[in-house]
Amino acid sequence: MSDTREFHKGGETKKLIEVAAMELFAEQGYKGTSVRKIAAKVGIRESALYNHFSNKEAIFLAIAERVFSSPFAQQKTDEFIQEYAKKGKSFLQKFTTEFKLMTFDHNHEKLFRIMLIELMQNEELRGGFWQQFHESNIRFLSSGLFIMMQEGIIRSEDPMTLANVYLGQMFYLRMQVSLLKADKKSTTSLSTAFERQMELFWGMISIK
Amino acid sequence: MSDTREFHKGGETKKLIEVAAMELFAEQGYKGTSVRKIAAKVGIRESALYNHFSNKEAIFLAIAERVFSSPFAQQKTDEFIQEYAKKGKSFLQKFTTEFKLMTFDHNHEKLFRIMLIELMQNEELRGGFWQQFHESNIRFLSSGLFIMMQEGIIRSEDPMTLANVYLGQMFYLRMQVSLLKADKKSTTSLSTAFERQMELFWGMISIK
DNA sequence: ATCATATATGAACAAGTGTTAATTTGTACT
DNA sequence: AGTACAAATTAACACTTGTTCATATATGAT
Repeated sequence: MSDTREFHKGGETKKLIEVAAMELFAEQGYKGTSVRKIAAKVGIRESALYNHFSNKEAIFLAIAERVFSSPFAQQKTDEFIQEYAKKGKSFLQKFTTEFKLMTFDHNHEKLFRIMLIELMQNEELRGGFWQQFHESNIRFLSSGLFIMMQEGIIRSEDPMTLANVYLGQMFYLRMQVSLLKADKKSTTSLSTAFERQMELFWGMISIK
Repeated sequence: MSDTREFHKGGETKKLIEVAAMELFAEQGYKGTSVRKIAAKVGIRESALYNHFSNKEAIFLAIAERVFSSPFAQQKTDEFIQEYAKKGKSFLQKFTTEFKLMTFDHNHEKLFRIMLIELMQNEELRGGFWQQFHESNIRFLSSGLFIMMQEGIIRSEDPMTLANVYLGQMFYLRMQVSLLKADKKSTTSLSTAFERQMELFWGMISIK
């Protein structure tokens, strides 16, 4: 028979599987993505998948790991925060720029969608989101803001509440971008919103 | 055989189906919920479902409608906004209280979860969210804030940005509540956060 | 050239999917 | 009591699901 099967060595196929699976999970969720769909996207039969992953969940977990190993989980050292926070506005700017960069990154976009879809259905993912996104960012922001208060750069308020407020804004913006992209609509109107909200927030907390 | 089948007249069974389906959709999503699971929860066979709904999607749509016919889609009249906005803080308080009430309402909680799960997978739901949650609330908030600026009650900023900022905060709080509830954790720490963020926001925009 | 190994295929499986058809059973009206 | 009708059952369907097993084929080291 015309069996023109191609062979890939190393972890090449494994990578291709992850890429294909990520795309499908981001569009149809875990349950909506079958191993056959993944295999078809890679260009192999479903049975060949099992040479690289022990089962469907293992594929998902390999991708889920990346969700939080991305920029927004980066742990900043205390020294870094100390140094940067004293500069005041630059601190907020840096955070916002990084957040915006992530938001418009194609790869990260897919990971965000997977997270949103599975957040309510997958306890592990929920735990990861809480610790590695929420708490990590709140810690970063609140300690930075606390230092600014000590330095007399910004108004004295509860740093925790302030951090929550700002992270909430940013998250909602990020979600809006994903919603628009899902409908293949333009996101240009939102691209300046990050800066606008940052300026507004800064104008309200800073002491002139 | 012992066929102790029970009969329900009127739309009774139909209601039971919707209740059962809502619960399951909120836990496992659309694809994770089979018609057999729904039927089992109601206490009937799956074929009996088709006496009340033409197919699975029809059940989902019946529930999806409710997602946006809930409090947060309530259209407020311009007169109402005019009157309330002039009172300043009460306006924000009313919005926040309503939002918080919704957040802690059991029924609405399920609808919110369904929305979050399907938002990225269902275009119709996405459209509904955008128009009936996002745009509707932004319109309400921004026109209220605009009036306050005219009245000299609050600082002069872009009302649209301000509205986005506040809605974003509230949405993120609402999501946090759902995440905690999904893990059956306590939400008491968040119950005061609504007021705290409201006070903070007001303190920053108001002219003392 | 041989051979071990990694990687692919094809076929099959048991279980679950949404949906339909034929039939039985309860309820209300005459 | 008889009848019409709504609402339930049982059984079956075609299809998809995740996974496994035996088998075939390409690659690299010897």
